[in-house]
Amino acid sequence: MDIQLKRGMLDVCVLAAIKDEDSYGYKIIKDLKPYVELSESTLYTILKRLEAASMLTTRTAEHDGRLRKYYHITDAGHRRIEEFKREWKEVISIYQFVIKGEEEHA
Amino acid sequence: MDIQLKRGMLDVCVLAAIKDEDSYGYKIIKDLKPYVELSESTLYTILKRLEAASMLTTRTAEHDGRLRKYYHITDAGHRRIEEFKREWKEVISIYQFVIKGEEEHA
DNA sequence: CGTAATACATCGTATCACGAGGTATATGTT
DNA sequence: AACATATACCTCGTGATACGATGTATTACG
Repeated sequence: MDIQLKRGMLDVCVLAAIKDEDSYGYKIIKDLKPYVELSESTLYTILKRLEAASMLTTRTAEHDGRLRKYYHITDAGHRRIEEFKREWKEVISIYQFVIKGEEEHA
Repeated sequence: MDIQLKRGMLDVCVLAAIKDEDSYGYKIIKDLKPYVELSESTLYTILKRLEAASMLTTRTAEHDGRLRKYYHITDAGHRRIEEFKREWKEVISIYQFVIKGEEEHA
């Protein structure tokens, strides 16, 4: 899938991945895999960005002798998802414009 | 609207704007305005990129004493739009993931 | 004993949208 | 005549950002 098309959805995808339950890097990647493929370097960049924007908080906990960094969504994070849903209406209208007059001879 | 969310749609929007009829920079911006706002610097960057990718060809013609540069979509350009339509299915599945479990308490 | 899986992180690069700035003509407006 | 606005083109620098490459360390499997 085109990289550019994913942009703008990735941040919200990560937020959605921790929406119902705190999660950690490795698990987020696996959970998102069926929908979007993203590399570790991309994920950690995004997580840092979201933390800086106060959309999530972090907590480190031990699991099987290894340290795991858990990410917890904030109210601002939830609001970001809501905002995305509002913006989606515009996205759809752009899509409609692009495919306008295409269906007939498809 | 979020800049990132527009990315990946802009190229295809410009192609869609010249899909049925050759057009020129100034007109493309005005035609797209109801759907996406994009600056001249952005448009000309995109047009250059699309020309380099052989998705459109150019032709300069005089109109009212002023020169206009007309853009004409190629077969590759049409195929790009078709590809976008296929990719859209993935976009929708990502969207579904993000809003999953949100409708109930909305 | 090596390889994969788990789990974290950083750095450099390439792509790209956009604001700021520049050029030039035609059409109002005062 | 002077000035503003609309039309029409273009370039350069900057900031945002996705990702490959790379590095560290532990656990599990064969």
